[in-house]
Amino acid sequence: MRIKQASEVSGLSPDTIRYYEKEGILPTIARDLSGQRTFSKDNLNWMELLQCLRQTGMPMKDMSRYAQLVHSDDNTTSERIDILKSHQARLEDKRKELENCEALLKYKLGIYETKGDLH
Amino acid sequence: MRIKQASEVSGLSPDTIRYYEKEGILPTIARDLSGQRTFSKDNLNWMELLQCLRQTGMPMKDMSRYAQLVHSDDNTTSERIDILKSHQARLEDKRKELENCEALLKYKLGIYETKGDLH
DNA sequence: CGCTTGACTTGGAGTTACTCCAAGCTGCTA
DNA sequence: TAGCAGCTTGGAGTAACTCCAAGTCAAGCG
Repeated sequence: MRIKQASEVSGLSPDTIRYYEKEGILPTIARDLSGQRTFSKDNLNWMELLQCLRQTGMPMKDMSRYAQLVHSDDNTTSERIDILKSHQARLEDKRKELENCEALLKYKLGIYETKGDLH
Repeated sequence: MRIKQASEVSGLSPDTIRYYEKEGILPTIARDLSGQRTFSKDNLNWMELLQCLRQTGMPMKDMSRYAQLVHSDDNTTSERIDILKSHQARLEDKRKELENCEALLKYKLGIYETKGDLH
């Protein structure tokens, strides 16, 4: 599978994929005879995970570190768990912000629809 | 109220406050005799709304446009409603992404805790 | 009174995480 | 055999901050 299709499947843009490879968040992707990237099923699974994490705001540094741990041979389970759990906590915060904002929007829209003004 | 306290109340950093004023997302803030910004209750309300919108990913352009509408004298209610509603839709999408990611994290953590490996 | 401290001012450089672009190569189709 | 889509690279551009240097100002202390 080449970059365009991999991009469609994973949700990462071709530019982002190349960028992640350069930064070491993706492993070095195999190339065909003409030098074009060919993505394996394994690559795609990893990319889908990355897409999920970045869309919900995990910083590059953490993704980078997590990738490093996964690709190392040592037993790094506990640090990996730490990273994932800290992201879980971040999601919890985000959910709260989201709910606050939803409530505020609902309130403001209510006002606009009945009365007319109030920024 | 000066910038530091306004920052604590609103959740926007002093730098962000200055940046938003420069960009016109905040109105020109009043100054005291020595040139320091003094924030009114009205300023603070507006800043809290901005903080809420930006934390949930409304782009500057939309915040800018909304600010412009609020500070204009014309009746701009319908465009304001459009902006807020499109943000509501964005929040809906974000909620879904968040839930996907939460499920994935839960699954991965489950695996780490029982078996040990699988990125 | 002078001195220090802390909070502020400005303009501008630096950062993160992309995103876009130009110039050139490859492989299929008409 | 030319044309076109899709890829390659290095590098420039962007959004939205974030940090920094150099300087101002007001309050408090001895």
